[in-house]
Amino acid sequence: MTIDCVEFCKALADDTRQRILVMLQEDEMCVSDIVAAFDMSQPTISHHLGILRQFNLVTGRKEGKQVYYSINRDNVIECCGLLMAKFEAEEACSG
Amino acid sequence: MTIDCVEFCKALADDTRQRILVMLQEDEMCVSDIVAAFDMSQPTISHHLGILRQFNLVTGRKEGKQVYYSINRDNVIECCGLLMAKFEAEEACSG
DNA sequence: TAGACGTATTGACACCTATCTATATGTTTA
DNA sequence: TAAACATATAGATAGGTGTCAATACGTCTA
Repeated sequence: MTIDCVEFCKALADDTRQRILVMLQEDEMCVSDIVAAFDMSQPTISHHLGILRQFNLVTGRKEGKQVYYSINRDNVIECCGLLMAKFEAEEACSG
Repeated sequence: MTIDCVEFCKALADDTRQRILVMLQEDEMCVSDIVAAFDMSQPTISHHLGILRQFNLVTGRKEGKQVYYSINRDNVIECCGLLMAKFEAEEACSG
């Protein structure tokens, strides 16, 4: 269920998306709260949330009119681990 | 000397660049050898090497006409660690 | 049920980026 | 020194991406 290392980096290759993920570490947030934390339009935030959702880095939970997003930390961390493993593999072998 | 997490992800947000880094884990390579391993023009490879160099993920060593590139694995791994730390911080705090 | 509200989608646009060809730069060699 | 070679740079171009305004969609409420 983890994504490819290149796709993962593309998903994180944007300051807004990384900031959203960091914010979601505190607690889940609905879209309007996230929008309020940025100087950006609501569609732009939805766009970034869509990308994070697409790569399974966040999950949206619908509650009435609002959608609450939370970080899929396990997957994020697993992807980070895959990335690190990709580049420390040689060291592990030769060391 | 490590770069920002967003910049790091941007540097790795390309399949060609990740493949170059993986190749360099085996051993240092000169540009023409890297070019030979891809179905891409020499300027394109030089472009990607320039980006990796710019973010200190590789180092070029000039030897006669050739330039031998090697991966700065310590920095790559350190950046991976920073990225992981950025998203597992909460977990570490909350137990 | 009509309107208000929260979010997602669409369409447009500017900017970035990966790629190429052509060429410049630097180095070796004949 | 001239030619060959290895690499980097410049310029052009197509496709990708972040952004916005407008709008559609779904949900609550008066």
